[in-house]
Amino acid sequence: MRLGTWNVNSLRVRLPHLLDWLRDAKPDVACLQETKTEDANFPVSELRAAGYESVFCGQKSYNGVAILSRTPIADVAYGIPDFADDLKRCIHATVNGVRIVCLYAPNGEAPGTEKYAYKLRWYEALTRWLGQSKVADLAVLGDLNIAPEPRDVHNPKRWEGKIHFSEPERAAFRAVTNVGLKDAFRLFDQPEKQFTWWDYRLNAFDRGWGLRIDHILLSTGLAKRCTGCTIDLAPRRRERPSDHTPVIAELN
DNA sequence: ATGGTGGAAGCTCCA
Repeated sequence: MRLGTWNVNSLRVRLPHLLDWLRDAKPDVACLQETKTEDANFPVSELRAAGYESVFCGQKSYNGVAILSRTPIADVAYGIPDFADDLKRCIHATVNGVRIVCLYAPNGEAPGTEKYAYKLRWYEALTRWLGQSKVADLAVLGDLNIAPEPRDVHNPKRWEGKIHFSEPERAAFRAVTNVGLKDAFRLFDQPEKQFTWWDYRLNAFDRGWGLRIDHILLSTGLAKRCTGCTIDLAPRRRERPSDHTPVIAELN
């Protein structure tokens, strides 16, 4: 079972890239973020023609998440329980016995801002929820907007204390994994300088100025079934790409 | 030079 996650930064613009990626990478389940699409406009039929069922939760202009699957999707739910939030950042559902949680974490703007406080509150609620979960086979995928360690940042000295790499955010990430979730990417030896997001500005992608902020977290049982986790750079190399590129984990 | 680019909406906000 192959699980993928990708912040597409507008599903309308990126639909051709998404269809090509589904054909080439062949994920069984794909979690999407920043669809920026109201539910009435979600491209259900195009994705069905490509072999995928969709569940989604979107809004105009901002945010929006979706789960695509080649096999039936059951027990769809929306949002973090007991965390009131109008923003569409969380959808969860069961596929082949695996509970899939698709997340678009708040960006946080900058430490000290109201959006940063909201990001930390959102993470507290997420950790509380996942910590109470009794689901054995749990996979949390998405744009978590945190680079957990210095090796996940192209220039950790420059980024220290900045948004995505401040210590409170790194602590929030550790709190999530401490409920019993493994960072799938770090289950394996990886090359250095592996990132999932590069700013559109200053030619950051070609310069390698990236961060690893998109993640796949697996419960203990699923981590034992995981045989690989890779970052797929092909979509980021295309014309008019998303600023993020997909991450894929393979489960046996 | 505290810069720059992109998406969506619509003459600005968000990332």
